[in-house]
Amino acid sequence: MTPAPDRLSPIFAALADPTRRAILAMLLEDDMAVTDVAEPFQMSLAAISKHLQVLAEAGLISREKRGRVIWCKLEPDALKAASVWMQGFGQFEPVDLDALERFLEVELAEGPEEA
Amino acid sequence: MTPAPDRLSPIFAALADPTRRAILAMLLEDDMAVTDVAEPFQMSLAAISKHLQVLAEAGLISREKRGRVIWCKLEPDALKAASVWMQGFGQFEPVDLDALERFLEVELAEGPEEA
DNA sequence: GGCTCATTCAACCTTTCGGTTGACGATTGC
DNA sequence: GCAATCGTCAACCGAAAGGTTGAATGAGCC
Repeated sequence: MTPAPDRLSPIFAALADPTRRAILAMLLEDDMAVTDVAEPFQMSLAAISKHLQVLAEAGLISREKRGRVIWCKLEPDALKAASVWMQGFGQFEPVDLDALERFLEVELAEGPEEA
Repeated sequence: MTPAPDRLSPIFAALADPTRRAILAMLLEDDMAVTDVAEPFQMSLAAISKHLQVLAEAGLISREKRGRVIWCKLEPDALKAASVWMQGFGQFEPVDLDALERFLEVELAEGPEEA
């Protein structure tokens, strides 16, 4: 039996890297060109390009070429699948926005300027 | 700048493996001994032991030795942290329990008896 | 004490991951 | 046309993941 392609694993794997989570947080603000995504990080453009590839294959972002610039855009629906899966474990309060803010702050503080 | 230990990455990394997600789903039903956790899978006991190690280091489960048996227990609070992080991307409807059930079914169907 | 069962440890292997560098194809601007 | 810019590709590297097997540890049973 063709065992139902595993869409969840690539999503979680993509989220497992702090650089990629930082990229997602940046894209939350606005669509960005690849070069601009790479700018805050200390690694090479090629490395960022690979990270974007991973995110795109997980369905977390999409990339659209306009002229010679490729624009990256957040695709939140993929995260929805993972989020729904996780809701099964423990009956959390639906959404705790204060906690979210704290986590995002920590992520953004440690993300771009620190490996 | 002490770069704030990254608690999120190990959690997502742990969730990125379908075997480990299947284990979590099993533990959702009840606490289990290591041997019993391993039973439905086709891999060696040592491999399962390593998976449990990964889950424990991510904080997703705890292990308690009683007699010569080690009991594994789900620790949903770790998932809460990750869940909260994810809520920031896209304003999903709080919780879609029907969708959750569908996902869990797919996971359980493809998980234990298929690599 | 000695056997058995539950679990981990240790060593090993292969594949994937995350990064580098340098060359390359497109696209734009002068 | 030519040069600079945007982004990816290809080859390479070291480290980590995910699995195996076999030996070791520890608790319980008789």
